[in-house]
Amino acid sequence: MSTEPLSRARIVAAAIELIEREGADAVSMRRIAAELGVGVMSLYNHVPNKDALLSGVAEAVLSEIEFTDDPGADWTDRVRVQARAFRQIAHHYPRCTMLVVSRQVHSPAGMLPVERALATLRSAGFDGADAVRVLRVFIAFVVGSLLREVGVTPAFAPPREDAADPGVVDPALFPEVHALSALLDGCDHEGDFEFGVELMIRAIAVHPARREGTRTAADALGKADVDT
Amino acid sequence: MSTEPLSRARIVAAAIELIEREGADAVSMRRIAAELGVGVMSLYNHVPNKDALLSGVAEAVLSEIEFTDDPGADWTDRVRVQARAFRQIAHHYPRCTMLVVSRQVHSPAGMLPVERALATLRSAGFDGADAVRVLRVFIAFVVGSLLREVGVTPAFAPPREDAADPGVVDPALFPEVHALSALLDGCDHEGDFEFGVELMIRAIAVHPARREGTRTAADALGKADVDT
DNA sequence: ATTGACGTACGTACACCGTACGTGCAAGCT
DNA sequence: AGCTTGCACGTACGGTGTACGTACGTCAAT
Repeated sequence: MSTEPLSRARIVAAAIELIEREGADAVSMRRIAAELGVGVMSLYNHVPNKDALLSGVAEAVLSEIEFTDDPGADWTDRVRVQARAFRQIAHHYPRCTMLVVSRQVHSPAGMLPVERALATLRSAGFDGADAVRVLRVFIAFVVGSLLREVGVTPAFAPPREDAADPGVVDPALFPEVHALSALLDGCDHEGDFEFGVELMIRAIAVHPARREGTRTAADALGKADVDT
Repeated sequence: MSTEPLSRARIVAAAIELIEREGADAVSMRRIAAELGVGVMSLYNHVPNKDALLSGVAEAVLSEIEFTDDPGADWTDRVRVQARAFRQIAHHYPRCTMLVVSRQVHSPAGMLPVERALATLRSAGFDGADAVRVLRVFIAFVVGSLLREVGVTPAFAPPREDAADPGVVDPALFPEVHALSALLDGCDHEGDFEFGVELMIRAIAVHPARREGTRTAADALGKADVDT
């Protein structure tokens, strides 16, 4: 068949495809080798070990983010675009997403998003230190959201009627949970994410450390309101 | 030695201790059995399988959150307290935290925090639907923060002078990252978390869907400012 | 043209994993 | 007494990551 010379890229690609097809638990060196029609140990000529392979997967997925950053656009729109770009790859590689967020990435692939985000926050009026902190909060939100979104979706198939709902909550002990159980069970991930992004944008907009603002006295309010 | 009758609780406790001592990768049924001075298969009399054991670990850790919710306090303080309660257990069981956040918990242990949080958000002036959405955003932030905090701390020991910093970033390609590299490398987790909590609180405070506000015209501002 | 070094593919082997299955023992009930 | 039940345990099977040795290209220097 394909006498293609077997490269790290091919191995990583096979791993990604395997993960998306059968889940992260299905990944094993033997499985990937079989997928490529190749001996197990041949993989080790291109990849030092399994962990490095998975890092390669994370990096490859991350590097597929499409950043069409327009420095001239309103900073709120830039934030929206960048947040959605992250979510888009999570949708394209749902089973790989957990892998990406579980391992911190120290590579150029993970750096470009950071660069773009920092530039956006600077344009929103933050100085360096605050831009970094705001960025970290935003990343935390995005990562947490995606993790929930993919974590709740391990098996697309069943309507999930397992031992969760039968234990209908005791209204006396958990009145709020009981009253809102319909909302808590439902999952409009798209809507939840957009809601969160708008909330974060608003939080950034009213942050007291911003220099030039929406000039709606938001920063003045923030200053007066927030001081401990 | 201890002729203690071996129970699910003892097994879970041993697993937690093992994880904290040697990391999550060290957990194996054989290892835990050895730790307890017991045959491997004896464990299966109390735990159906390894995955259930890990769920037990997650639930046990989660149930140790200390919630001293004061319904009379200012809602902002209640939010602060609850957020810190989460972070506190993450500090007490750093290596278990990844496990807790990676698996969605459907158990009473995970429900009490939700109940408290919803009550707090209701007291902050949100109706049911918005309370749920705001809560999800907040949880996403907390989970993302803790994940970063523990993910960046797999091995406490080395000062981490691996292949990350030597590849000093190209100032031309990544000007912002280069300029702020000192800030990006440092990690004041405590400060970052508190910064994020305050940012989230401010975001909640100015949210247009709140009924009664801090009466600082924050909601009025929010309404005027945010409408697309 | 011969030799040697080198990189790649591969098979074998080892230690470890989760767990299905069968066996024996001790306690409690009839 | 007999019987049942439940727990501790050993063995065994199929799977895992990967260290190590081997065989076979290709290319450089002789």
